[in-house]
Amino acid sequence: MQEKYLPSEIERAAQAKWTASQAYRASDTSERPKYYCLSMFPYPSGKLHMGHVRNYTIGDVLARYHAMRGYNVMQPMGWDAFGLPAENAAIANNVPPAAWTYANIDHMRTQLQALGFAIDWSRELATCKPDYYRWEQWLFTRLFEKGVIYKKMATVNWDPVDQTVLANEQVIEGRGWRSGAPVEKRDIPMYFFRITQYADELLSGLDRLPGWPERVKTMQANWIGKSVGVRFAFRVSAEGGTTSPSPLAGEGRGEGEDLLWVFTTRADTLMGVTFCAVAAEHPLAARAAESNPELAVFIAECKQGSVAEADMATMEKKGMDTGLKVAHPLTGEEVPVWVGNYVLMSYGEGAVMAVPAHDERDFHFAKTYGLPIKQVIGVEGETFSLDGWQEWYGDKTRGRCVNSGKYDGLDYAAAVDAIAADLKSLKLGEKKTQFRLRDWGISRQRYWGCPIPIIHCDHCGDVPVPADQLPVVLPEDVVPDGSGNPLNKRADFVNCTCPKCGGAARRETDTMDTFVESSWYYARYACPDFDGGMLDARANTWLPVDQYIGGIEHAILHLLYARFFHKLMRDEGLVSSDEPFANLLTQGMVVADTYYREAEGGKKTWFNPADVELRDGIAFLKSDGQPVIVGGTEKMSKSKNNGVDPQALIDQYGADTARLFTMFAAPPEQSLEWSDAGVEGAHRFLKRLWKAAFDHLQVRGSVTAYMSGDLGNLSDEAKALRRQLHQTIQKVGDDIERRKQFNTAIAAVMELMNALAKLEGDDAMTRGMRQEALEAAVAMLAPIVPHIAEALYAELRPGAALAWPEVDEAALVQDEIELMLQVNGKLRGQVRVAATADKAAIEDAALASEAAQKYLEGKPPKKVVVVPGRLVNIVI
RNA sequence: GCCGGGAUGGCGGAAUCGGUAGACGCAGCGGAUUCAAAAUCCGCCGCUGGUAACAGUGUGGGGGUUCGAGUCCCCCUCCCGGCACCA
Repeated sequence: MQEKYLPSEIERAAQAKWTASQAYRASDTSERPKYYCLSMFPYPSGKLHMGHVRNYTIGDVLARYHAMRGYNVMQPMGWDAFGLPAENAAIANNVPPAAWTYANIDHMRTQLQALGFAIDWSRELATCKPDYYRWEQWLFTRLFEKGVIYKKMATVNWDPVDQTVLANEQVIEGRGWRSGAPVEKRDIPMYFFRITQYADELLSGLDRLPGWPERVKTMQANWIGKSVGVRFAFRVSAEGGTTSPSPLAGEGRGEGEDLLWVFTTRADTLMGVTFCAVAAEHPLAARAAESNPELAVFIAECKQGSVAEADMATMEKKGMDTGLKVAHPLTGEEVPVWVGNYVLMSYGEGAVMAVPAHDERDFHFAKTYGLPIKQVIGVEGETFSLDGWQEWYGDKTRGRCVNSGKYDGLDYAAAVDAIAADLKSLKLGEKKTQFRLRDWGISRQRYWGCPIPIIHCDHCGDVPVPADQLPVVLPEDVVPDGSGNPLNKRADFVNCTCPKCGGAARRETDTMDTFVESSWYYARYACPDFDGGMLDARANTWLPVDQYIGGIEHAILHLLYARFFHKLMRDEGLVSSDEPFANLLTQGMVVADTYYREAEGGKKTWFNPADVELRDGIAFLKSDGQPVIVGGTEKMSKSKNNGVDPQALIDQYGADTARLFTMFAAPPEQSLEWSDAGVEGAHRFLKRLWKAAFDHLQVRGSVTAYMSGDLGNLSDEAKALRRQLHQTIQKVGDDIERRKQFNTAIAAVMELMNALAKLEGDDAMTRGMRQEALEAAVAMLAPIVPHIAEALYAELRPGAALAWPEVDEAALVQDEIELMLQVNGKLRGQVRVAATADKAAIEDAALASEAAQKYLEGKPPKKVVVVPGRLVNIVI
């Protein structure tokens, strides 16, 4: 055995061995129980960052642990290969996105292999390849025909200078990232997935996911946002005596010109309505603006700025009176209609009733614009005042109706019921379940994505591309220049014939949201080579995924879309399960400091932490020695350029050290602030482990008592160590399998190794004991540091396969245990009692102890609390 | 703004069901080894007072429940993630 720990050598050897034996090839036909362990696939941005290392090491630990426990494990890997960064790189470097992407994939694959992950590379896929997206296009055409996909107008960010649609990320403080021009909202036609049709199932399904973190389920439930309320209408005061069509016959907003529909969860406050507010895009607003130039200007102002909801919600609430009046549905009273920049056209009806007395936002709006405020809810002992908002105004659990005529005295539920019933009898409204969730718009005006398989024909309309003409292949030699969609300039792509009538037609040039590809890749891994359809029977062999691992930032969108897609595939008969991921581990973010410089016009250039050095608390760019601005600690990302390259770590210390450190530095669900310190310690531990095995093996020949079962002659010290060994085996298994807390598993093995180093003696029994402990320690570490474990196990047990150690219950037995002794809840000493002692015996022993006597001073205790196995608390 | 999460020594973190706060590691300090350094090994290490034994204090801030609170409840501050076109 080599005396020195040489990571590069043993890692190369171990990886060569695994590759040669196809050690991580998953069997589609095994009798053993399956364990499908999946980590979120990476976007091929260039090189791996620490977030990847963390994510894939967590997955690898679980995959390898389960393999050691006898499971047929599948751990696949692929590439989320379409996306905006490839187009940005193309603009910056004049390289086709395809070439850039494929080069990145090759480099990152090499990096993943150098980290020694137990990946079944035979299942590798890339979403930008036609043999993958072909089936996405096929499903699209199926769903389009079923009506699950439909077309409607939607609002996007428009850069008037670059003449292009901008992603929210490309809008910086209301301006286009490249042009710096103020961004406008623009309505364009888009294709939508009818995800709202599945809203109820997506919500109720959360209750059947015990293996998901509560926080993720809560976030999804809130996102779906089911609320029961009342949808009702105000009559728009007639300006020519038009009559209303049957108000409940239609659906959607603004049917007819004479009804203003709104939705509310607070129908109990309906008597307190003092105005209505509509979105700037609402038809009523447009109508009022025709004869009101000032209003038209205001509406145009509202169309400035980004469409991001976070921007909408944080901007100053502004409004303007339209001059229009509507009639209160119950009192007939005249109510003014305002345009509010805070009313979202995309949510509900694009219009809201305003009750300033009992809604905080309405309250402030009414105060700003001098609108009336009418109290209609009262709480006993509280006084309503117009001076300022108080929490109880909006509390529906405590209030009763006041100033509300016949509804006075009713509580929330009774008032909602009574008012809904009255609206219904007036045919002006009824109870309705509403979701916050909106349909999923998937059209993107971008080149580097999956083409939407639709052909536009002047005669036949939007025609889905027939299955035998799929895939619609994206040309890979295009270099975008940042303006418009380059596919529009490709006549060879655009011009086609209509599949229905055979006439000249135009191909759709929008591509799909990249979330579509990532919504079903987990299923395709079961059968990546199947060319007869989207999925074959192997999908049901492997699904659902037993363990899914990925960043917490995906808690809502990606995970909700993937759940939705699974149900779409189920309803197409492609999979038989209801949910894609049985267990979910959301790893915390790897965060790092950010550094930037700001050009005139607010454009920021971000610098990588590796290129920055700190002197006297000021950050300087290494290349030019000039200062940069410190931007705070944020998620490692391409856009903030604060990713730390793990390659240097691997080159210097080896993959095992990189893996050990990332698992040891923090528990997986917590965010991990990157720092170089600490890596050294992980490496030192591996060196000590190597040396301990080496020293032991120098005298291997004399190990006779090894696992003989006859442990009677062990010294007390050795017995205690053996107890610790088996406690450690128990703990590490529990930490990995149940708690998924790898940092404490590693700490426990470190403690064991520290104790083992102190164990004296070279007799046969002690050496046997040491052999047992070393084998177990190496095996327990194998999922985390597989290369060194492979090498050491081969020395400790030549020819044997790595096996997870079994707990010897007999080793865990203790005769005496130590309890802590508290006096008035403060630790004052210890008590030793027999492990079998009952409560009375423990109490007697505690009271008799020196420490207790000292504090009791001969007086009897007030109370004695005994927690067997833990403590005695004497209350004086 | 809304939804979700977090805050524990100089630092990363541990304390799994309300029961010894600070495991394990990093940094630091002292020592051994060495011509010297690196590496390695041994010891110390929350804060205050004390030579020490020990005492007090301490888990972002304020209040509460309990024999006992880092852990449960209420209020507050700050930080992070998501907010539908970043992935």
